[in-house]
Amino acid sequence: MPHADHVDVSSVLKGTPPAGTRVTVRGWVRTRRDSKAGLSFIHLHDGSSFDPLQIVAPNALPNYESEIRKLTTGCAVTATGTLTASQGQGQAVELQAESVTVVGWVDDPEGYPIQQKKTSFEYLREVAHLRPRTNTLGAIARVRHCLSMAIHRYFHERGFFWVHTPIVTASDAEGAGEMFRVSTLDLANLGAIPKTHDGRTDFTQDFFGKEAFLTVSGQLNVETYCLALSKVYTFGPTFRAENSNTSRHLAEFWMVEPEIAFADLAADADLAESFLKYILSALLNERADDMKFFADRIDKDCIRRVEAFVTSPFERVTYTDAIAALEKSGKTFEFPVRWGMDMQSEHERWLSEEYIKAPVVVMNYPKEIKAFYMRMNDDGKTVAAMDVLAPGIGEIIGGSQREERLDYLDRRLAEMHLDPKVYWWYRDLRRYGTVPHAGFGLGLERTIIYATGMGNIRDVIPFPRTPGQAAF
RNA sequence: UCCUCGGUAGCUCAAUGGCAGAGCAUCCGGCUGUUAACCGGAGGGUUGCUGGUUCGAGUCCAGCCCGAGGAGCCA
Repeated sequence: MPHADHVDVSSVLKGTPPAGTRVTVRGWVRTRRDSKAGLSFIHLHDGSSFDPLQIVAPNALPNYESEIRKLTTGCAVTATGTLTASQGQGQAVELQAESVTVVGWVDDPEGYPIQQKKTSFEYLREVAHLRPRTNTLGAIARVRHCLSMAIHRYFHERGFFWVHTPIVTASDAEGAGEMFRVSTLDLANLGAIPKTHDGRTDFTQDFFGKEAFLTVSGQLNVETYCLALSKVYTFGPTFRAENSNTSRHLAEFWMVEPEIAFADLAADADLAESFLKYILSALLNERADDMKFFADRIDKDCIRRVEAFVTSPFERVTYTDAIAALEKSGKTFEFPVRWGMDMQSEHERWLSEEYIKAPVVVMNYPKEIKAFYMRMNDDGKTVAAMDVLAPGIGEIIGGSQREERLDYLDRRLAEMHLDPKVYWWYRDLRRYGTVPHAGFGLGLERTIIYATGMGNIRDVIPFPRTPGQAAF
């Protein structure tokens, strides 16, 4: 009889190796049901797929009464036996066990946090070390991996280079939000912190000889490689020290930021559309099992929504036209609509959900509400910025064509009271072989929320960091 | 940070200011090629913390801690 050692549950469920093969599987018990016919049914998960493998353990096994009948949710076991077509409903294949070995017991079955019945996501956050054993968090982990790999694959196949931009940054420059300070000065011993003659903290004596922070964006750094390698992206963790307490914000989250040279805003929008459709198509293709679960238990519309997203062309509208449409909508908004305002979520939602009814790219925002590095349009009032708004979630991507003209950039720095000396290397890019270039940022966690219908961003990252919370 | 709601058994939740309850889980028994199995029984509580009002507080009051939803900020 053929014997394949240590087969993943996912392979078995896909029919590899075929029925009749003798295999060993390894994993954790999800449920155990005993039958008077002299059998126990064990649903075994190893995380490789959404569905478990059913192990049929006959009472002839030597450890049947002493161990198998005592298995509870969470026990780790290995089982060896022959794959057979299932006699029962609910699964095509099952393992007829000739041996079941307990690798690790649950020593406190009643107190084991992961139970078969519903538990709240709030509770599961308190046991983040065990929650990947649940259906939902396991599915999220696989979805997260699938999207991450699709991101790399999309760029790699198109000749983009992955640039490892730094996590620690001393350019207090990105302007994307409050930053976490990085320091080796001894905060626990305030008297030992070096001071300058006027009584301020002397950061020249800190580790980097200057103030340093956790990055809020790799964009400025990745632009330097863009102007050498043409097509680049950065993908990694970013940090915001904002005191945001919402279901859509994390202090530590993952962001993808491509940057393309010889490109304008239209090319940037094209890239964003092609990119989003690629990674979400990959999700539908590769994680159909998990997506079916999300549609069944979390958000019945999620598959339809993602399918519509990847097939419908993105609408494009200028900020000015969007404001005009909002003004003519006849709707009363909590925040009144006027040209020059930063759009509120209620406005973005109306645009994508009621007016366009599709993903929409809003372009050319007033310069007053956008960052210094965004390229000035010829009207002198707007900049070449774009946001991709998705029905049901709002802003999913923010991007822009960057200002490649040094005189324009310096004027913007002055307007925003920023010190050009701090940006010396960023300005150099405009002095030495400058070219039009553009890029955008996509939040990985928000993409997962959008695709799965999960209600809280803290449940789509393994170990969420939020104000007051950095357990695990 | 602001507004609103919440914190009771391992989990999900009840309980008019008057005996601390149910379902699931756990344990025991029954039944069954079972599928969130089913049926019967048992054990399981410092009601988030500190103070106050009251004959009496899970319930009312104050402060604090924690969580959720919404807002702002944004990805």
